[in-house]
Amino acid sequence: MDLKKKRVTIYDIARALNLTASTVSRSLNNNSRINEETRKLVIAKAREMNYRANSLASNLRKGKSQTIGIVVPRINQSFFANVISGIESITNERNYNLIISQSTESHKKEVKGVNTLINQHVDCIIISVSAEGDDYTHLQNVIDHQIPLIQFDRVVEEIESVKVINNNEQASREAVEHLIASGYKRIALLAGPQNLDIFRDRKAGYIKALRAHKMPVSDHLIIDTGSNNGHDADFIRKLLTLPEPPDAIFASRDDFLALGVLEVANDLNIKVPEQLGICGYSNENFTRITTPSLTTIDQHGVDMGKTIAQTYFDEIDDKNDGTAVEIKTISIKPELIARASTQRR
Amino acid sequence: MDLKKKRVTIYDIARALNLTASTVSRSLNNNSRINEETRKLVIAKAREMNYRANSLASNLRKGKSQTIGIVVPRINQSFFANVISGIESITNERNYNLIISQSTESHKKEVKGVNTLINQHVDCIIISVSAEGDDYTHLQNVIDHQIPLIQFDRVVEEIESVKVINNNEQASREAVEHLIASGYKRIALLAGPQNLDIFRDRKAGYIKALRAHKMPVSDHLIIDTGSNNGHDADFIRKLLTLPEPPDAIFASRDDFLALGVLEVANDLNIKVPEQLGICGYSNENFTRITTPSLTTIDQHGVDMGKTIAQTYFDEIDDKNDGTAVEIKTISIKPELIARASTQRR
DNA sequence: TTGAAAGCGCTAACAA
DNA sequence: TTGTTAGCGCTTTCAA
Repeated sequence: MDLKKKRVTIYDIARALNLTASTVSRSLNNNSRINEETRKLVIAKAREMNYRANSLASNLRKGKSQTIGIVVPRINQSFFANVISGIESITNERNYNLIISQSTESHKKEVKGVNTLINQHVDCIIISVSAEGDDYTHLQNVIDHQIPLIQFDRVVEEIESVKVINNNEQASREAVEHLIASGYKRIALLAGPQNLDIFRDRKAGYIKALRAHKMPVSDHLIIDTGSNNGHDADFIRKLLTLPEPPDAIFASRDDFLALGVLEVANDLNIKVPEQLGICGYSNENFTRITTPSLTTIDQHGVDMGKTIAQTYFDEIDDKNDGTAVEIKTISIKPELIARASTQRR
Repeated sequence: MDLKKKRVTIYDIARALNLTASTVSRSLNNNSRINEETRKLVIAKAREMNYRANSLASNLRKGKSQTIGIVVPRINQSFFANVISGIESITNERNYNLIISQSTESHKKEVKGVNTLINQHVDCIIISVSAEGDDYTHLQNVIDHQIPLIQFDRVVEEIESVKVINNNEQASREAVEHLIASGYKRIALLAGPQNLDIFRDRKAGYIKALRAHKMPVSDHLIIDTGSNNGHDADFIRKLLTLPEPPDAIFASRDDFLALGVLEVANDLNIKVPEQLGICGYSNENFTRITTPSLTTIDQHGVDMGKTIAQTYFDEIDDKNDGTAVEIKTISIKPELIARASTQRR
């Protein structure tokens, strides 16, 4: 039948009502310079004709896309998914769209993703960089194209942009101090990949906490775990069967590692929290319902996302006073969630 | 300084090289009707001038956006995040963009999201509907606008579109038969919200498995759990302290519920899997590392996403032979992951 | 309050 | 192989 039916445009509506496209456009966009009667007429007709605006055309004309681009290492990592979810909740209110791409930790894909977003004329680019790579000209490129750039979590220090980060060092320090306050004396650290700032910061917090309490920092209690390779159990077991094993483990990489520790402890008949305290990182959903429940740190991903989006909107709302874009760093305070796995009686 | 610097267009490049915009366009788009020398020249100049194509303009002109829209209930639910990740891995290869929105289970937001995508002239809309709502004119609207629609997981039967689903009934049946084969006799079902097809199907599979093995279906062993409200522990405890408690529990809603069962069982000193078998649903990451590890069902979210995207591309690749769009239903077979929590010796 | 007209940046027929 | 020209659908200035 009408397989070739073209989409209805404002010209079609104008023709049907004996008006011009400008009038239709004004009516549809709540322009003030329009007769209320006319507006009603147009809106009714538009609905009747099943009209759908063409944002491509209007964005082209207006020179902006009402779209924000996001690049993250992995969409399906709960922290990033939470951040995206937070961003979305704010952008949705403002009728902004989100274009999302993931680098899967590949620098090449990240560069490609960023370039696509520039081509799409997005109004802002939000990024958390991949673990791989040390060339950041693609980020500089964003700035050169006058597109607001917001980095979060994994940020590149030397690129001048708004940065929204967790205070990893402080959170880590608080976690270790909590362990100390619970009476643990030999606290081991399972540190994440040290090429990323966030994990270096967590390690620094651990060391600062120990130093502040005049406790020794023993190298053999600090394990560089690398990324999750599914064989965490091995070094955990080794650690727990040392002649002088730790009485607490801070799995600063993530909660999955903490759950692994809990498992090995169960296996070795080590009582948690009595003989061993365990603290994870990220407040994954499951930490709430393990036995014992796991102490962890909530990064407030959703809040972080909301903050990121809000920062962008504040900025464009401010632009009216001609203020220059402020290059600030916003720190979201992660929260220690103290649960049973560290509550020694 | 040059705060008002306009973006470089193909006209700027043309002017710099004493060519026309068409020639530049052809060079940049690997058109065959172009001199190889000219192409090199143009590409070099484009790089030098830091040219970025304007996809808005080219999409408007071409009448397609190289963009696929996705609407899911929640971006940060692992299954959906996985599906999106799978879709992204395919669309990325093809240089398609993804616009993602979440309904947060609100019908109103879902409708708005879909309409925005129509306005954006996306080439395809992929959706998993929210739990709320029973009016699907917005989906019909997509079809009316000749935009390919693909539904997945939570699909609306009466809307004619490609559907990609899990065979929940079969997976559920296999899980229960696995429990039966392991020697469990009184198998309880924790059923999810029954207003959604997927959970009804899982219940049906449970009943079919029992019937097929001539085992009684007892109403008091079937608990309608509703959505996760954080108070799962109560009815689990009630169930496990019945005069005649079940010797296996199929937490067909999700793995979090299964983990909850494991916790309560530990609490009551009920041995898993010896006295109680537990099976969850979704193969969340943590199920692998609990003690004992949890038997569950993998929905293959990433694969599902890949299949969805591939289906779309197959369709448009086929369009050349003028074949009509095929309204098919593709079933992704979920996989039973049998682990320690159901391995009775 | 409405209309006429130009143009956002690009592509693609058609012409040369 | 390159150029000319029109137009995708919309917004917006200027004029009426």
